[in-house]
Amino acid sequence: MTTVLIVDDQPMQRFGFRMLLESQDDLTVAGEASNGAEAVRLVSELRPDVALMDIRMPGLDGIEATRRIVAAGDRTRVLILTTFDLDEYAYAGLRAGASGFLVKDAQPEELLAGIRAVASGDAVVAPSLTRRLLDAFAEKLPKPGEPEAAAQDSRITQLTEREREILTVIGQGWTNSEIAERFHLAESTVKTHVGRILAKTGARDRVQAVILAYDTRLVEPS
Amino acid sequence: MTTVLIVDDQPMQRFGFRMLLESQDDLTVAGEASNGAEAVRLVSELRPDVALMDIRMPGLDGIEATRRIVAAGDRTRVLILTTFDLDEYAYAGLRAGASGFLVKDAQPEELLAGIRAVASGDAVVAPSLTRRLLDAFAEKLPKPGEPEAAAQDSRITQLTEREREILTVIGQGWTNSEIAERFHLAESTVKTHVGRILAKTGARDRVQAVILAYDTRLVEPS
DNA sequence: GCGCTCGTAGTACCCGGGTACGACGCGTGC
DNA sequence: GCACGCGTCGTACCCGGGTACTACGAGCGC
Repeated sequence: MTTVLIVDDQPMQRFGFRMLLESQDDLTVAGEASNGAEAVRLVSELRPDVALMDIRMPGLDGIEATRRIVAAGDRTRVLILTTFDLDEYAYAGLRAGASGFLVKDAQPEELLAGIRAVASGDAVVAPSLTRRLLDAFAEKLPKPGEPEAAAQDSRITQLTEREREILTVIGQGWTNSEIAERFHLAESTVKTHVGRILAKTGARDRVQAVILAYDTRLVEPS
Repeated sequence: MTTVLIVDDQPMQRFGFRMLLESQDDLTVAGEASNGAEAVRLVSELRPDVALMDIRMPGLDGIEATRRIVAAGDRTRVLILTTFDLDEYAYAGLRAGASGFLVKDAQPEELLAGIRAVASGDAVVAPSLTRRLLDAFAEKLPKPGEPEAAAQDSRITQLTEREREILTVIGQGWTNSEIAERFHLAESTVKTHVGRILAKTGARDRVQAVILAYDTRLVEPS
């Protein structure tokens, strides 16, 4: 049996949740809280499996309550609910350590599925927010970027401008064919450049060239 | 009407998907591909709304195919499917730019819902994977407080001790044979480790693994 | 005991990377 | 004029790296 604490400042909203949850055999409502402070207190007292947390509440809001609950190290998982899918709330909620983030206009089945998922240790995010998460991830991908300054290490300065440019993208993980394509060059030309870079810098292969690029700050860790 | 390209090397699997999709009024199968290369070709030719992409395929695998499809800038969204909910694949897939990631043993309704969500621009992730996604995402966010010690990036923490050890020396430019020699291992063993590291982290090759090692501060620029 | 992870090891195969050449056009400086 | 650096391109070749498999013992949890 999964126990749930309902946290919402609107009584009618709490009532709706309670009805929905109690209609399920495997879910039960451990209690209700109408603000963040009460939620924190009830979590430590009732130790529910899941806290269904509204964000907008008078006094201590849902984000801060989540932070405190998570910080307390309780086993209670927090599933945040909001009326709008504003991503700033999502970010804040995730930072606060929430296990999930759903919008209130979700289908009841989605909500129930979310509660069960969170209770079992999984996490859930509303589809409209998942997109943003993935985008944020994608930004971490090695992207074709423009060469930048820095590096007066002699191993670097002896390189020609073109060679430094190519070493920079090697340091960003580009393959020869990618370099060729994006620079509008033949792959053989790229190989020629790479070969000269290795010869001049003393790097054995492109892996060591990458290390050199980092060590000389030609590229910076992200 | 949402058009879907089915990509899977197993004919029976494709058949099953086709039956499921064709039973829906709003979905239609644009075509089928049995490997990654064919998938890339068919996407640019048929321009489906969604590509239902298996990961394990001979030749060009689903991850690389996804990477190319996304890189090509087609409007086609990629929904990755796998038999196991191995998160290493999830990472690689997400980093490749996929719009979703589901496990094959999901309920048909989940799969259909996933396809529709992806087609409409949202993203979906299997619940068992969402947890890790959130953890990883939370780590990327600017945290108030501690100066943030070294590598607790989830791409790193999911590695075993041995794998981190090997990634470290890869980040120092060692070749497989050097690693084998100095660690008293067979080169095949080293290759096995390297392969797992790449799969788990989503790095394409050892060059990107080196970059990852630097970015996560597993190794520091000298 | 059984399933699972982890570390180990092997074979076979393919491909990208690196090397070793040669070649050509374009500037710049002597 | 001519050498030289530089950027471009090509062919041919070899090898290290990566993939796709399979396999097995140790240790651990149920």
